[in-house]
Amino acid sequence: MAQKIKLSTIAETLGISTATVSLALRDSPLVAGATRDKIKEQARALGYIYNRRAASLRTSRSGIIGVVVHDIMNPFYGEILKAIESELDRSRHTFILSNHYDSVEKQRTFIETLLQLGGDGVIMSPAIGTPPEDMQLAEDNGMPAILVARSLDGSDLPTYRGDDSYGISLATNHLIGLGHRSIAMIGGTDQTSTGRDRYQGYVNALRKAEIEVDPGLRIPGPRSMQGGFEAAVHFLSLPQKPTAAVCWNDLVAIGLMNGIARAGLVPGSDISVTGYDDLEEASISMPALTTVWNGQAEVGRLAARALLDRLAGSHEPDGIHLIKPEMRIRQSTSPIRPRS
Amino acid sequence: MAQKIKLSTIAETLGISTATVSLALRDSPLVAGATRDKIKEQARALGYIYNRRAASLRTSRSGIIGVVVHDIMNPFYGEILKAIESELDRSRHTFILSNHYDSVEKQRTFIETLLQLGGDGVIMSPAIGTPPEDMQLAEDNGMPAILVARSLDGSDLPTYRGDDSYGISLATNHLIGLGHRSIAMIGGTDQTSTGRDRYQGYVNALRKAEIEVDPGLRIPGPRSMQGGFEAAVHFLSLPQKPTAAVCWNDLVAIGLMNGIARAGLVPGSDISVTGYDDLEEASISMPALTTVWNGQAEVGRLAARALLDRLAGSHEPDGIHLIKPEMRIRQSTSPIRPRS
DNA sequence: ATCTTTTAATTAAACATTTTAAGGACGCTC
DNA sequence: GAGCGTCCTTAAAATGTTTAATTAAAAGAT
Repeated sequence: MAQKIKLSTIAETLGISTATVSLALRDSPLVAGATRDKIKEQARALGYIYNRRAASLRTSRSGIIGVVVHDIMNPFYGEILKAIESELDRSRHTFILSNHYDSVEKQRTFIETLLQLGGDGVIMSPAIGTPPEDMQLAEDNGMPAILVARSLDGSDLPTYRGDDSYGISLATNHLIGLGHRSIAMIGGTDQTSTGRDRYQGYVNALRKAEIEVDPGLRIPGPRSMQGGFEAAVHFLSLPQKPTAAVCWNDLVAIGLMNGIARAGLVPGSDISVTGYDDLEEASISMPALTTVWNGQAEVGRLAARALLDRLAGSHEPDGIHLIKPEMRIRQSTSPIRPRS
Repeated sequence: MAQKIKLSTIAETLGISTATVSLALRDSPLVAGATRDKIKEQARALGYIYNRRAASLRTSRSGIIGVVVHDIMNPFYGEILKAIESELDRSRHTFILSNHYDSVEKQRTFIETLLQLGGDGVIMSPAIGTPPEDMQLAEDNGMPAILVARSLDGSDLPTYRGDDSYGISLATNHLIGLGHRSIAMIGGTDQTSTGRDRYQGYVNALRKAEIEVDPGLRIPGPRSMQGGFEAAVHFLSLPQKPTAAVCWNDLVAIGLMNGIARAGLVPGSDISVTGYDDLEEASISMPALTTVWNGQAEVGRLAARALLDRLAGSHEPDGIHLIKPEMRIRQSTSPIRPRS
């Protein structure tokens, strides 16, 4: 490895002070155009590499933004991340990504690491059971935090997410409109704000249509394709013989449809199924999935913008910002057809 | 925000030197047990946050490892990343993740950023068309690089990936064994080493069975579910009326099966389809997908270990390390049944 | 010519840690 | 009580930037 090139190397070889070099490289108006060009040229020639940690030691700005979500492999978060990435890229910030898999411990470790690295800010979808103090840790040390996808009780940090209650009621109403009366709700948990909101949306829609809410029709479970697939058996053996299912998300819905098909029934005609999120997969599943667009990209984009604005000094309003979901009707739902 | 707590704050409040504090916090044998405990206690009480950038400025070790792949939303890379993450977690390294979306430009920017942050090393699946000099940039600046999933012509960096040629020939042979003679190959590109290897494996298997290789049966395309779905139309209208398809990966295979089903045929009996990678999705697709296990988790784990070993001083052998794929037979393939 | 203003470049301190060489205190031995 | 080793602690230098304050030089105004 060649000798380390630093500001002073450039300065010396040019017979000039390091201050000038520093200013020139950052296009400061304090240094003459000709000098600047000469310096930049020399930097390139020497293969100079800017040392951000030295700089950030001085400026206490690292250009690093942390992002933690439940699981980056989940396409739902994937779409949010993609939006955040493209927004941050534009402003020359580097982002550090982590899963917390709903472990409060892992999440705290991440926040600490980020603080140690001098992170400028953090965007997170808090783990189930996150104590508000953990978020305060970030704020207390001058690292602003923004929440996405999930809100956190007891915290008034700026939060961007879809209007889950409204979204699920859209799906439920759609099924009710098709004549379904026995509608199950598959997947998810009641331990997150999202979970409670979604269940509430389902309950509200049923009540409004004067359909009795049967707790036996709620099948909680993993929010994955696998989870939906495994729920199929339970679903098909329910004594209430539901004719439709509102699923937690598209993955669960696709898994459920596959499970239903595996059992010899035809999803979309024998059983109506709705998803949630409108992932790319939804439009090409078999049958194409009726689902609810939940604005992931929008959520990610807004959250990133909010953080950047905050870093730039303007103080965004705290509190929860809801994105309005929209219905996407495809072939996985159809008018009721009683199960024997 | 409270006053910043640093080593010297702890030292002062305890009437002691910063050097002792520094040593104590890192469990140096140079400081007495009692003093050490007292110092650690005080650090906790004050809410001290270790400043890694100051430390790394001195030590030139940041604890940061970069990882770049084509697309983290692709479950294939997702599984590799998961393995890398769990391996790095164990050794208290932070990892910075990025997609390059096969843009050499974006990839180079990432490497530069990583160098600026003082990254200790980088694991990458190089973008199509990566000039070997770009990798050299990392090595030249003392940042070791390891390749995963794809190899790079003209570079002898340590590389970990599956044996693609062998893997695809497994799948092709399986179909040939079921009596298929007209077998298409769907998805992918010839621009990566992986692409060329996979096509070669397919060609080799056909040749060995004395089946003529028909270039018309090769349908390249995006390596996504969408890509497979869209290829279905083209596939079904081929004049050669293929009875089976070897797909680039599971996503393409699932997309293709959905496309076939959409056209009214039954994947798995009318048309046999094989995938590649053995993603979680494969076992619960409809029908369950016959595929090739490609050892993603193993690849990720080995690559991470190799990097850590290298950082610890031991020099791993350069060159390509291949993981042997294995066949996973499920319901998407069956004995030939001629298409009308 | 001289004074003022503008422009350009420099000096030196600051950022928070690690580490090496050196110092001090203490107890032990002869 | 001098000498010596051990154990603990310290002072100071080093890491590579940024930036406020300053100086030097050039240009403009009178």
